[in-house]
Amino acid sequence: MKNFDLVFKALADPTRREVLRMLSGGERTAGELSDAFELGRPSMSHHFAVLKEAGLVRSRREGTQVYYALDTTVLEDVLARLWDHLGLGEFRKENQP
Amino acid sequence: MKNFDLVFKALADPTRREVLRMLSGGERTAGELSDAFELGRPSMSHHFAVLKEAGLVRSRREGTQVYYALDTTVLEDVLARLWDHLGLGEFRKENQP
DNA sequence: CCCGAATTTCGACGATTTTCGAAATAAGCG
DNA sequence: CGCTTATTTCGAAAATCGTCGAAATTCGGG
Repeated sequence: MKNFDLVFKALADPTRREVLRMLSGGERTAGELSDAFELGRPSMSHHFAVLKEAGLVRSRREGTQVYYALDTTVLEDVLARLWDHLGLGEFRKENQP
Repeated sequence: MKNFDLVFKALADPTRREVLRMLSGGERTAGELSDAFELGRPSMSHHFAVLKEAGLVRSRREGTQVYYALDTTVLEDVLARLWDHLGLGEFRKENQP
């Protein structure tokens, strides 16, 4: 699978993993996310793009600002697949409400 | 945790992930692993070193050849932690919003 | 239609990574 | 000790990545 590559590339950077972690608490604007790091806006925007291309986040525009949100489906799929792929026992995610 | 970075860096390369996959079937010699790729031995040796530094594989020498084996403990830990860290569905415990 | 705010795109630069060939190490064997 | 096999270490080129400042885009409001 092609996304496989993009996802692991995306996860390779600590800043991007931290962004994902922040997004796990709910959606945030690009500005909010950027303010949490000591990086310029262009750099952060680049990270957002990488995460988005990997399918790990989605974005939505509201007025002048852009909201980013975690998209867990790809991550769940990739991690579960890796887990299984490597033959590491059962991978259970109890998705039952 | 420091290993976190090393593990994700290690997983970022497709060749290294494929090596891990091969090792999921049991230990292999450096030569056997190298023969499965169109890369020079030095390149493969470098990949082995990266995997080893990340704690994903261990090695053992037998005569002139070196056997590599998957070490699942770190991977299990890191993936489970990531899963949990990102607040995805619960990995091993019950749900409570 | 112009202005200000939020965000992204562009172009470039330094740092890291991947790869290779050549040389070095390690181990068994006669 | 020399010889062969298996693997790693050592530079060094080439590709990729992360970062930045400047400029461009998008949007809402006067």
